[in-house]
Amino acid sequence: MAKNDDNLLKKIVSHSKEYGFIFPSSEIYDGLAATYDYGQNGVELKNNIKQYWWKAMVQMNENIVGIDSAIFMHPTTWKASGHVDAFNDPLIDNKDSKKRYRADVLVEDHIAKIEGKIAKEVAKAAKRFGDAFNEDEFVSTNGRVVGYKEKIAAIEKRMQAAIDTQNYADFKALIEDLDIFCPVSGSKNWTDVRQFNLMFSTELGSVAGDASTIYLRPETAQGIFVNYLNVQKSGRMKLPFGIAQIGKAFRNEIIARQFIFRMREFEQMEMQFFVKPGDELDWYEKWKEKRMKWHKALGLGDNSYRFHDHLNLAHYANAAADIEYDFPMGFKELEGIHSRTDFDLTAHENHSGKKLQFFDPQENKNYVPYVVETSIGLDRMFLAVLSAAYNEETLEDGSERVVLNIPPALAPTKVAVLPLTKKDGLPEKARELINKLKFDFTAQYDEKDAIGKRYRRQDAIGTPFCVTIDHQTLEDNTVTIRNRDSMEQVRVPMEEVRTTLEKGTSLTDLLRKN
RNA sequence: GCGGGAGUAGCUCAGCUGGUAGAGCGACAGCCUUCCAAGCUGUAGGUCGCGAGUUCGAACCUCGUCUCCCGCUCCA
Repeated sequence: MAKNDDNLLKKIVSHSKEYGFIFPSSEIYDGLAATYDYGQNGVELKNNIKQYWWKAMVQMNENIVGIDSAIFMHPTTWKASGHVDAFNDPLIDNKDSKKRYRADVLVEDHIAKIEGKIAKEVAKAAKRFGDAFNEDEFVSTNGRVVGYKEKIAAIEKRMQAAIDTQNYADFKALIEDLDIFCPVSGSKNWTDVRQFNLMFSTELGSVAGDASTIYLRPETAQGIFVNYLNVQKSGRMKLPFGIAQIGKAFRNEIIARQFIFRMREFEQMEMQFFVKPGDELDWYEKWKEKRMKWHKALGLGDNSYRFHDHLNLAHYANAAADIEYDFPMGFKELEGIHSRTDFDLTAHENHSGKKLQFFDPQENKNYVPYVVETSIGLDRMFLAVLSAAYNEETLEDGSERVVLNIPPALAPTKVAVLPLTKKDGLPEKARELINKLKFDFTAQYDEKDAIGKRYRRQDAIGTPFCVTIDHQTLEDNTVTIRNRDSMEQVRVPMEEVRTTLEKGTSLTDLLRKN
């Protein structure tokens, strides 16, 4: 299998467009940066991936239910979640090193240096005074230390003012006044400070000025958290239980690239699992294992996955890991499993003034549950399936074929029915079969061109089975079924086609492997 | 956002020192053949990414702009 091939991604992009999987969005207007549309085959594959996930999460677990929350949410949601602050980073570039920094981090680092100087003074004094040393007194009276402290206070005040009033010109001036230089280039040649808000905002209410700013959700998780009590009460759920959701999320990424890997509009499949505090790390391990199993059941290659444990944890987490997949660009995050503690629910309690607690009848007390989250990028999963499936094969006779070895349960079209010729009543016979199959299987009819060419066309979109109607069919009602991967054909009675398809494209079998 | 590269038919690409666009594959219709991209005939499809400028004349030169790719950067 071709891996880490620079051209592989390009080939997948071309193939996706040529065969109706993914088109650049608004292409007739030159497209829109990093925005893509799913075509006729892409939407089928995507829906099948969703279905596999949804069934594995919701249908197969009696304590997990699904919801579908709105993309618009009350603005306070994002204050509570921390997105308003954390997604609002003032950034600055050094023109010489081309390195980008968070402007506030540069200033914080500078402050840390001054604090280092204070610590040095304290250490020196401690040595001098010995046991009689009173640190508090020293710090509040020593002229040099007091000077440093005032300096820090002034810097912090000025930075805070710059952030609060969005005065980025002064932010830059502050960095220049402090003689902060780039640790890489050593130069003080800075660009202006710019604000990058990773949330898209829009106006709610049609009267300008009268409207309030609302955001497109940057993650689907919060829709689950704000509904946690609704679901718990109305579904009579008991801990531990989970809520699953599939939906679009939006992030105004500074750089969105690598095809559908990082888009500004993307789709997430998230499940928030609510557990008793203290149990969260056990569940975290369980979900890591369960999710990995879900991936490996697809058979894209066990070596294509790995865990990446986070060392630097986000503010809400006490454990976090990614499942990384070996994309054409290398190992990259596909799914995140996070132990989010009670951060979100507690934050929503504080901001809303509503209790979001669970009454534990065994312990006879109320508490805010802890949360273990699994969050997978649907578009990334799509790309993983597509890049694993894409194969260029050289056949025994030296000819080449491009085949998508998509797991049959996920394949956009399950079966193509092909009359060997378009005469002698074969097309009618083929239509007859397809009309029976189409209730349960996505099926295609094709009579154009030589049979070999039609097989290749189906290979290119990953159709696992081709049923061919030939002259013998008219005599004994048997057909041949051609397998996409082995290219082998077997002749079976027409009635057995359904059984073969059911077996060969079974989502149930996939779920059993979970 | 910075640096580098690139945009010509559905796809892959030609197109010389400027003279109003081609191939292969693919698509469509028909004939012939009939089990792994055979053959023949015909048809459709391009504001040369977009906009200005230079020129008698621009796919080609200049500037701007958009999009894509690679690297940096960022990534809940």
